[in-house]
Amino acid sequence: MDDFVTALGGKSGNFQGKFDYVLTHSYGHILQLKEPQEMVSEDKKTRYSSWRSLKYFPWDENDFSWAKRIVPGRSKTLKEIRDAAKDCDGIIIATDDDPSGEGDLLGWEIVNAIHWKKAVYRIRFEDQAPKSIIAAMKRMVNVTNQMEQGEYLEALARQRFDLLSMQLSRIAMIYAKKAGYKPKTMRIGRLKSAIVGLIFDRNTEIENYVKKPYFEVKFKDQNGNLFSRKFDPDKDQFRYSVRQQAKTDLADYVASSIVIDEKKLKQQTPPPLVDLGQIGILVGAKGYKDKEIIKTYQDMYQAQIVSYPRTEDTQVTLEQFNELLPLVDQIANVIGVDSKLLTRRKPRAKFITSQAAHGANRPGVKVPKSLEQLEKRFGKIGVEIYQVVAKSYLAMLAEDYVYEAQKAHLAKYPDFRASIQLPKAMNYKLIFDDRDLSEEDEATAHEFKDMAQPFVYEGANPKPGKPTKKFILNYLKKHNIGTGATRLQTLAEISSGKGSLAALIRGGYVLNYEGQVQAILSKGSMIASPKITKRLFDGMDRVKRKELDYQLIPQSMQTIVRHDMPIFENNATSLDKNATLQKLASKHQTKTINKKVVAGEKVTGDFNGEQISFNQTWGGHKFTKKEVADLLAGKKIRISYCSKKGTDKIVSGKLAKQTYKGRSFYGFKPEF
DNA sequence: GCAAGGTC
Repeated sequence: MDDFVTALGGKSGNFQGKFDYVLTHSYGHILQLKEPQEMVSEDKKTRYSSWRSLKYFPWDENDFSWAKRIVPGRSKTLKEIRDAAKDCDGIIIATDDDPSGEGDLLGWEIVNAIHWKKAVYRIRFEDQAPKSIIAAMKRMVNVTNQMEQGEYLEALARQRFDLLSMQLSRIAMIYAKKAGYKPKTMRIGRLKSAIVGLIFDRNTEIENYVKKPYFEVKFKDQNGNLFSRKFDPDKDQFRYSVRQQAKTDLADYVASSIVIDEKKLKQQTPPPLVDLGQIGILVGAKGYKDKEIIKTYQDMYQAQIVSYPRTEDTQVTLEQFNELLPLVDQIANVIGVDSKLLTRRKPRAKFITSQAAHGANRPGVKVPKSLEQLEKRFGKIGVEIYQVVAKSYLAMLAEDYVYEAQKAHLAKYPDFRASIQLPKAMNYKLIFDDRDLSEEDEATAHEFKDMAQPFVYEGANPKPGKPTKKFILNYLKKHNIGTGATRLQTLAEISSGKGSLAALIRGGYVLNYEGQVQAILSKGSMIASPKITKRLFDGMDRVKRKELDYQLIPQSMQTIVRHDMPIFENNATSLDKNATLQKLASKHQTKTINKKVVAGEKVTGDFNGEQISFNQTWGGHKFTKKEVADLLAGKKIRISYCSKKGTDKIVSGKLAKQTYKGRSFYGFKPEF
């Protein structure tokens, strides 16, 4: 709103002699759809609250009133808008120009919630520069009839489509239970299922990987540069599965001199500015959790230390570029980058766009005094975030990375070739090294030597890589699922807290019991396919252009559900056959049993002069009255219990004060 | 119990 105050000349006033205005703001969604069972008539409540019977699916979208409720904590904002609009003749919904129509949706949600009956107008600004805001004001259109406004309808269609996808979680739960599995919950949706499916596929590939070593003659110079022949499995026969065969081959080769064929100087421009997903990758690599990163970035944005987090832009406008230009030396100084490297201070086409609402993630207009000051306010994680964002931005102002590409072959055996890249001038790479963002490792390069020696090289079919954060975010980016921010957000949601489906273990995501069950059930379904988002977006685009009735999009969820139900049903027969799930299932069962024990009956009594209570059951064994008395007396007792592996065992132990997750309690302490 | 979208 501050940008509007600046552009229009005050919080209220007159716009170019045309009309009086008063400014007020909103943020995010002020309203959200009610729960399914709250949006249907009384007689249908059973159907739409059920998690039990398949007969209730697919849902009929015509049964829904699509009523909304205020998001907890947002009623104050709604009241402020209602009060500000009281004496006005019209409301102008003003947001950036987002192709998904989300701004129209959240604007209309408010307008409808305050029962506004007068005119509604719409403006979309390209960026927050005063002249862009004025230009947007001049393009104002009357949109009073909301059901005629394509952008509103496409977003409404998306919202209803996504809500209806909820039913697939219930369907999956029913099939899981039928097959004898008891996940706490299922979380199936086009975003979460795409991620879960990707993790599942990668980990399955890793489990099924069988290393197949191969052996062939290669050459190596003293710098370790490898010379090898191009291998075509259909034609060539120099690659063997047995070392001895390659050794026999080796006898035919002697050392050879190296002939350099080509030396070419090449350049590489700095990489595009980082998005929030990439910030998540780089800061996450230092050991910080996605949720912390998102939260801290948001806090830093509000303090104007960094720009808007949830941007879809990968470039900046000329205005945004010029706004930061006078600050770059100061920024460089704070993060310890040599200002002398920042020699490209004129905008370069690669990084500049004529249209960007918020502009790519970059440092904000408030430059912190020092990293120490930044750490005081936002912690070490804030320092890491700022460094990544600032370095990515400053790299853009540095010269291209220059390297020499060399190609060579062996004088005696011209089929053996090698190519290397020799760095000549690091330039932007001295500020920001983008290697950390790519999947492949770049080998360090050394000059070719004069001679190369033959040897038996051992290779193998490549092992699939773990599903890392980098891998998942890059995949989602490639399929255009979510923005940098929502991708990171969803990944964070999937891997932590209540309802989590996976955990990040040693750099790779591993599905938990719930995640594994839902991945198996939804394998090959439409909802889990990354294509579903593409299809949804295409449909939304047609709604916006008035080529498609918006109601057909929510309706299409019926087709998806009809298509996916038999797939879930068939997949349920694979649950018992999945070895990983079987392992997780036995752990899950033990956990559930242990939980019940913890929540079980307590006994109380005097222990060392203190009135205490402790669990009467341990490891499935319920202490007898005598055992309880002995324990309270501090005596050692022997009991038979059920181990975590499910076998019966004997253990002795005493009553003792213990701690669990930082909380002390009294209970039976076994002596293993 | 279930989605995905948004965040002065």
